[in-house]
Amino acid sequence: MPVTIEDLSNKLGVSRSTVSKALNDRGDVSSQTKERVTQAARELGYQPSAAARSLRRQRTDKIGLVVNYPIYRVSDFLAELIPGMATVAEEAAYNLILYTSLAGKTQGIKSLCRSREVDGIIIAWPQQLNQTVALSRLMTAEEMPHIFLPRRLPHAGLSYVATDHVQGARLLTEHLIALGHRRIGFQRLPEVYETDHDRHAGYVEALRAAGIDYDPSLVLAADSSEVDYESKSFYAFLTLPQPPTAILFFTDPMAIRALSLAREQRIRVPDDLSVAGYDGVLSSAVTAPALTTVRQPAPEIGKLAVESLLQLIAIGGGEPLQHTLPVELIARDSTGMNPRARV
Amino acid sequence: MPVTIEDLSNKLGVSRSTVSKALNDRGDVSSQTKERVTQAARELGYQPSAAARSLRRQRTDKIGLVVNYPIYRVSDFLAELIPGMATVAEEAAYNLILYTSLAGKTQGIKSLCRSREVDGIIIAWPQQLNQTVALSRLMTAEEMPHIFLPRRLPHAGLSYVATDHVQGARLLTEHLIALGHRRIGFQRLPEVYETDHDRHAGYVEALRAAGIDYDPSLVLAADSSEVDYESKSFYAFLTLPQPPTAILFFTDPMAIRALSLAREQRIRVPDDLSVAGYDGVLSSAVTAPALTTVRQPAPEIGKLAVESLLQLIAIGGGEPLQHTLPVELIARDSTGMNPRARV
DNA sequence: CACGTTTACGAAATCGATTTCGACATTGTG
DNA sequence: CACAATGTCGAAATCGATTTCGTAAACGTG
Repeated sequence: MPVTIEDLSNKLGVSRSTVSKALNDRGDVSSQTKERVTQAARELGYQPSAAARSLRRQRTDKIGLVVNYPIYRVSDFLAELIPGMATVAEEAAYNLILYTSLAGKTQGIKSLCRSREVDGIIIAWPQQLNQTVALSRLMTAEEMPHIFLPRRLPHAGLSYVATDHVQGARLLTEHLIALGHRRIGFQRLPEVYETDHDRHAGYVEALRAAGIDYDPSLVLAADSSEVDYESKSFYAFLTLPQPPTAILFFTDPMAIRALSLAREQRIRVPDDLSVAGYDGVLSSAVTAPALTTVRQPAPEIGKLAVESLLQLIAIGGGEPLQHTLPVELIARDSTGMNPRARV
Repeated sequence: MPVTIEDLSNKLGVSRSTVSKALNDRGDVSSQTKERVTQAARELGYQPSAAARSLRRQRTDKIGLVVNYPIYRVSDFLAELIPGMATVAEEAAYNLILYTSLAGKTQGIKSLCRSREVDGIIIAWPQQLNQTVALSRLMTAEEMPHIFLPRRLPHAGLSYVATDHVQGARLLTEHLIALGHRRIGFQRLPEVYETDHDRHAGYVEALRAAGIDYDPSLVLAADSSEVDYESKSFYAFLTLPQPPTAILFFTDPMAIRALSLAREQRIRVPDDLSVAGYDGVLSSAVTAPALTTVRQPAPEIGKLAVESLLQLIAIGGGEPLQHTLPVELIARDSTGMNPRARV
């Protein structure tokens, strides 16, 4: 059995309250007693019970991270988010609890709030906008500070750390247009996620600015419910009556998969087909050919998300916190001149 | 304020004990009252306070994962461990708490044990064997179930989920020998980690079996305390009086870094130099050239680690649990015939 | 009908801290 | 010296659950 505050107070012949006040530097304690208590605590290796302290203080010093690993191969990006988050949290004496099976489960989030297991929640990759708003309302009602990741939410009152997905997709599309591409495939998601919506808007903007007609047949939805949807998704583009000369995939891992499928099919990238991803995960730099992508700065996003959440926890709600971090086009070798434009 | 058990009992006109017993299916409660309580709990959205429950039950339903992200670029492997762990844990109604700044800090681990924040601990990538043993003793003294990852520990009483690093290194070395290499560089770590020790033993075994003399000048230690130690480490091999024709790196990311350094130096892989990694992380499959490596099955290791830990928690100590999972040589394109042997 | 059993419930203790508030001792002041 | 101000400490309440144990009511049996 670990030593409790009672053991300490017995040994020292002082009351529990005095011990507590001495160790927490609160209330009136003479400097001598404080010294004695501190000394004895060190000797006995006393560590307050987290549960007892949480119960009394009504705070846990833990924050929850709700993620959805398997969805559309975003796991790399999520993985790169975590070390930064944990580091910042631990510097502030908080810990990170992972919740991987709560995504989309309103009831689960509600239980999490009510059980008061955490002092705040970071939600990465959630639902459609109306669901996000509903979720936020729910958490607000439970007085649970929370932050959404990593997209802007066109809705007052939501706190988020985001990047500009409109701009990201626009940068990629412009890059391809500059390389002479006119038929650019765009992979989107079956559900109306905000990220998806934003990127589609950026894609459309870039086309319009270049005077290229928007061809809806070039915009295909992935469907993660299918078996091996990555390859299905890739072939769907290739078997189009007029296939694209370049394809924008939703995430780097999707694009990377496309790279190896292309090799199997003896399609040369970028000579026959240009391929781009999104996120700028570490592995995108080492593929053959190296992947063109847009980088969302995962470590900074993670850091800022935790910092913001801690702020919300400290001031207890108040103004929503909205941060947008810059994205960066990383043009590498998987995109090249449009072969037809060359002729 | 969330609704408490007191609110529930007031509303129903029964005692708190009855409510608790009804909801936990414990003790004597008539089926009618149980029904009424359950019903009311649902309506009010009652969720027991985690802190109060933990305090009373003396368990938290959480397990701690202690990792050391930056060390020798093992972060990819760690990242691939996590989803499996979290999934298994959550299926058993446990959650995962991440501790990234505790590695090597005995005092920190002790505090973690004494605060009773978690019911068990998984330690991934720790210290030297004697430190590991000391750590284990400490945790045992605190009655804290724990598991080490991911190497065998030649010491009775330690629970671990491991792979056979001797065999892994032997497989790689044999593979290179079969390709005609005689001078094989081996990257080892400055500290005497068990993994390092085992792999070195496997390397030596394979050399001996092939009748190749062990040349200590081919065995170089990386030193993560240096700036950009990855490239330092790579060049150290190249600038040897008699440089190796093949190099075994300690992790895939190290080898991947070597791949791009080689490209910068116009050294062709595998024509001029063969390069191999270790771990078999996902990105090792997509590099140019694709990396030869030994795969440690991260998802299975993660799953098994949590399963074992839960077992230790359930039976409360008892026999140590020791599992060894198979490794697999994945020969890809970064290793090839020894250019000198060819001549 | 008397008496032992069973059933259903609640009062109170408990887990281990923190915090409030009152009591006592000490010191300072006129 | 009387009294107010100050400094230290501890008793007790509290946080929100779970669990033990006692009791009263309902039931069955000879």
